[in-house]
Amino acid sequence: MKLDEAKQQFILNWGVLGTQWGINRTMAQIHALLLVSPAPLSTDEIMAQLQISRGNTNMNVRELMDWGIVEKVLKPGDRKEFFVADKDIWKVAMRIIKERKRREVEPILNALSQLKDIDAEKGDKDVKQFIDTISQIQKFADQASKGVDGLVKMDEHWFTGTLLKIFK
Amino acid sequence: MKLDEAKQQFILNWGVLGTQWGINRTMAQIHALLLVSPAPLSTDEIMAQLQISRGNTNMNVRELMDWGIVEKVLKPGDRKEFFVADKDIWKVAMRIIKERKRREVEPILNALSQLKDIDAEKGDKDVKQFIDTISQIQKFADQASKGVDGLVKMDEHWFTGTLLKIFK
DNA sequence: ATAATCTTTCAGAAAATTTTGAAAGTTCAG
DNA sequence: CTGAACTTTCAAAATTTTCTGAAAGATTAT
Repeated sequence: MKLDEAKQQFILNWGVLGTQWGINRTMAQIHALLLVSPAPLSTDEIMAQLQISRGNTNMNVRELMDWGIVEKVLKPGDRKEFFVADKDIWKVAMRIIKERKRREVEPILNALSQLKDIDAEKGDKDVKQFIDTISQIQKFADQASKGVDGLVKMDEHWFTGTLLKIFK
Repeated sequence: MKLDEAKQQFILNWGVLGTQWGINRTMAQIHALLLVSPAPLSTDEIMAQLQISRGNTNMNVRELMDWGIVEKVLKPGDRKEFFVADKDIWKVAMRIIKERKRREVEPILNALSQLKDIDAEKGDKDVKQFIDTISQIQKFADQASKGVDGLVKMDEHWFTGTLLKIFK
């Protein structure tokens, strides 16, 4: 298989995975393209490679920068802007997890915590069960959150070398 | 706040969260409805509560059963089918994680492993960097996967009580 | 200042996803 | 067997999301 062919396949696959997880396909594809591009790419290069419009490119590159996994690079003597992706996958993954938690999970959890303040008029049992379900979700989210924060602190060696042995 | 109002809010929030994570809004809402319903619900009850069609209800309930987080319940002497959600959030979360891994992540990883077999024609450096990126992704996926398998084995107490202390 | 080059915005168009509802299918009591 | 009660399917419609491209906005060289 040729390198360019493999890159193309990688980009397509990354796009599919992104879509399934609620990420814009183009955003995922641009990220993939930058991940496998040794040198920073300009907007026009991204447009050409992925066959997408300037507007689409611009918006999704900005989004990737907002997420903190792509950076703008300026070359001296060139008016164009270039973009480069962080190649450290562990760092990228942690960043994505943290961002999704902050943007998508936390607002929901805040909303949930409002819901436990219920008039006890209705049958005790129903209210109790509802509050219990919400509480379980909060508890799980809290544990997962702490787990993730823990992960961020671990380095790769720690993770594979130690944690996995603890739990057999 | 009234109980029914709180349930409604919960359902809406769950739908939003689902959407953001690539889950059909209705599927998430049905799941939420069943989570906060003490007794099993019939198709008609779900349709009425969420104001959705029979077809939509049927398809999404089936999907939830495929995921293993909702079960069909038959009441003796009743032709209707009823549905109930597993209320153990930890179990549900583990199930969802395992299913998404199996359905969405693993196929991509399989595809990725095909991509490392590249003609070394092109400049060594480019090929090397590409293979390195793919390898990093595989490695991360592998670690995460093992981490999740580990999680599934932990019970809640273990998780909060021990793991979090290990990592301060 | 102004022209050239590049970036950003966003309304409308296109594409993808979701939903409906009616017809077909199934099951079971009588 | 027949029909009532319920479930399933899926083509077409509705909705949501994404994308385009041209105009407006920046920025810099001359």
